[in-house]
Amino acid sequence: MPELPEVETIRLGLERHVLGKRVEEVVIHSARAVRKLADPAALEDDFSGRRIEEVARRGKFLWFALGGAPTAFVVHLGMSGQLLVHDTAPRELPRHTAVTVVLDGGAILFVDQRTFGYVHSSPLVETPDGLPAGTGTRLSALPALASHIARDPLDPHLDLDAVVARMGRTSSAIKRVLLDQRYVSGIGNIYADETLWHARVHPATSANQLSPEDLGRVVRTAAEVMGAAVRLGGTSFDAMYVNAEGQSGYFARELRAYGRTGGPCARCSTPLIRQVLGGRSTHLCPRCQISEQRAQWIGSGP
DNA sequence: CCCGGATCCTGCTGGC
DNA sequence: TGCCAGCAGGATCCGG
Repeated sequence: MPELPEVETIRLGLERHVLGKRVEEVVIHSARAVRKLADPAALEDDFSGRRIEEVARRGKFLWFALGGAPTAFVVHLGMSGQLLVHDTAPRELPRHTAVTVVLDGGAILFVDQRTFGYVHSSPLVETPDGLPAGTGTRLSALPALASHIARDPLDPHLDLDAVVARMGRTSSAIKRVLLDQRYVSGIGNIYADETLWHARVHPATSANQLSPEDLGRVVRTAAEVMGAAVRLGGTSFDAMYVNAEGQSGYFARELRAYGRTGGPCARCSTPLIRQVLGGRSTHLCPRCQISEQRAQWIGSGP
């Protein structure tokens, strides 16, 4: 479920509530949630007794840096993960609660219905560029678990030219490239469709058919769309996505493509269509978002 | 290299 | 009312 704007909204909420608090205990309710750990007891060993100094994020990865800890406490929310903050110890756990982090005053609950999410204790590795690793951290240290993903469009240290150059070397469909966290991270199915609608690019266009200018525009559009979504608290369709305080976001009403099959394009009123691309539902305007080849063909017509 | 498909899960919706 | 297929915001692996 959660893409960059939702994870960032959650991160902001956590920052407000848990910075400086001390971890007293990590309770694992679901073995599956710690499947990445060879030894689940590491969570307790690595973090209990330590204070939360940073709540950081890159793309859809979120992590806590704790004073003196050898590793970072990493959370990936998968399709349905939630992080809920309680300022007092919860007396009853929500269904699908997988992990509880008990704090000195309150708790953080990791709740995950579809169980694709996980928590981990991951060593911090230096970023290749020596710059801060993501949003919410001053450290140039990234959890090893997240070191394979690129910076995200809202990261001030994103090297746009380098990203564009890499994208221009693949013939994969631009939507697939946007979803590939190794080029640029944080974009999921909703924001990929929204970005391409705003940028007027057909999702199936090969990335190497787009000019560097177009690719740059696509990435900047992704940043604009996701920035606007963060300001509205993310996209909530139902209770599956809520922020750390249990509240919904309001970006769903701003969606122009995602989930609007058959509805009128906000630019040209043409009914939007749905296609499957890269195994994912893809929503687009068949008139505004023409493929590059077709654009050239039309442009060269009589 | 590139693509499509399957896979890991649970739960909801819509059609019959 | 019940059942079942299909679908869901992620990520990864495999075969062709």
